[in-house]
Amino acid sequence: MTVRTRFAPSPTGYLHIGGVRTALFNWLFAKGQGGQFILRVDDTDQQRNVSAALEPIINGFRWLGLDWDEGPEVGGNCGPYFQSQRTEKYQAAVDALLASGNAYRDFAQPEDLEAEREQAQTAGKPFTYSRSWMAEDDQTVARFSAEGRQPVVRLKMPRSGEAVLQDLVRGEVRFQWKREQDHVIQRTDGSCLYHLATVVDDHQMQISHVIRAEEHLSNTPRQMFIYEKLGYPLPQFAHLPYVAEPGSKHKLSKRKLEKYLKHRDFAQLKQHGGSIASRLGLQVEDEIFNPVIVDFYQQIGFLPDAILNYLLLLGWSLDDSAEEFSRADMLEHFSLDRVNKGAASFDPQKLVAFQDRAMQQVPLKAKVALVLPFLQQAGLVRKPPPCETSPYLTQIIVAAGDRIKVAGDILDYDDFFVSDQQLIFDERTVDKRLRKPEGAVELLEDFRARLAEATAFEPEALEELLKSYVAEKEIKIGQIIHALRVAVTGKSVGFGIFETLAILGQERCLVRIDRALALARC
RNA sequence: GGCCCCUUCGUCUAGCGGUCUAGGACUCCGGCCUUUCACGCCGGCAACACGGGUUCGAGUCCCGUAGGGGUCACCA
Repeated sequence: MTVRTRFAPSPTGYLHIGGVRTALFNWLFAKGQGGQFILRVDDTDQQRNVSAALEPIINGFRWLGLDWDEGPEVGGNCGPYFQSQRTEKYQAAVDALLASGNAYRDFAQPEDLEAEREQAQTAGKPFTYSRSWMAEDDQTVARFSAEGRQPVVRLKMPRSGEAVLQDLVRGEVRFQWKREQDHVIQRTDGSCLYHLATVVDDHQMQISHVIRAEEHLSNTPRQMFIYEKLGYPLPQFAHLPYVAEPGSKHKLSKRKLEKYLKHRDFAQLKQHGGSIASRLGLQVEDEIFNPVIVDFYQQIGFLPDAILNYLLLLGWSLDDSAEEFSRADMLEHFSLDRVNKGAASFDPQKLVAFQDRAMQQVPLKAKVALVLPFLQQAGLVRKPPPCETSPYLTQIIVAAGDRIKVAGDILDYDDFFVSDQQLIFDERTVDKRLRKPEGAVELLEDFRARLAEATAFEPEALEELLKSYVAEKEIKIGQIIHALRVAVTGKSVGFGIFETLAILGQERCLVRIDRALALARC
């Protein structure tokens, strides 16, 4: 039997990081065994614009490289892959359930049920529907209809015995049928509900393993009932622990951003992203642009593999030490039996650590390519780039070393891309390094003359030049180097100063130093 | 509240009866390197929720307790 798994997002307008983890495990499980991964859109309850709300989700999957064998945009033999287009299939299932007596029309109004619930509560008993408005024959249907009531269709669930689930993550889980309710499977308006739809779809799409979040665990008995009564073979189930909030065990939710921002690490990541976004000129809504949503990472230049690697280890491990997994590694080693049972908190810092490490391993050429679109979006490099851009950028990336953690960090070094006249000097740094220190301006001016005479403008030659100057003047290197940095970059921090000078070149350095000197003097 | 699930350093985790004075990773704290900032290197702090069993022996098995979480819709 071929393994087929699925991820079934509802079109909400964004891809949640917890959803990605679930999708990743599904993808790995299927692809690791030569099976298929299916994407299906659960839009049984959507009035909104599905395609607009689906776009960010599809985009996220593509960006992360979680390719699907069947689903939106790629089609497949078990379509359509939108629940909203499968209504007649659900209707057929409802009819079958009705015909076999495993479901019934129910004419209870919401008030009726509410009254029963209240009654049960005051009596201190668990609620079980009385089935007072159950109609299993035409006469009863006619009678209730005459009262002006509208029916829903409910499952006629067993009221004794138990359901036994063999879960691939949890092991055996037992449920008492008497605790289950007669769930609605079809609304008054004829539309069907998730539980019915998901069973019908999973069966018709030949899903062999239903791997989903733990929140579905207690829903499973009713679905098992539907499988059984429809004569469908039961798939394997695996209920994953959910991804929890940073610093707590609550399920991670997109709606509690405010709360997460009180978490230092979360707030820090968000802020880092925000500063990149603003330099990119992005109009960011908090709702979408935050570390719970995948778009955030894409927009500031995270590496998809770093995110996947982090998520892989959130609830799964190979052994006592393996941390780094390439895609091939993941596909080779992933297994459900090493999935943990407890919820795992989302830790922004650890995600960042994976990103840092992954970024360090990106080859030079690839890193240049990674960073270029960010410079273009920020308006610092033309589209298409002039031909001198590539070698220039390459020099910068080399000089940057490990300083660029996410692609968008290149914008911290905009000083290499603005004209000498547009360079903005950080006032505080100018104060600290030029205006305040005794003789700093004179020293810089003096050294400027040496730079003007320099014949070789390479890092090594420049280092030699500066060191001999320092020796000659009997000063400490720090007395000149910081002044020099702020003069040519406008900033207090940056790459090694000799690389910086060499990249900018003699002419630009001199112009910038002159500007800095003028600024320091006024 | 009923039902279900979960419980090892702050966080992610290893551990499937003795090798555990509990290992790794991230964070944090020292120190080194150093022209800044990163990087790198060295070192350190830090956990088996509690109580009963079972056993020669329990982080590891069983039962309770406590705590945490999920779910109880004409949502998905």
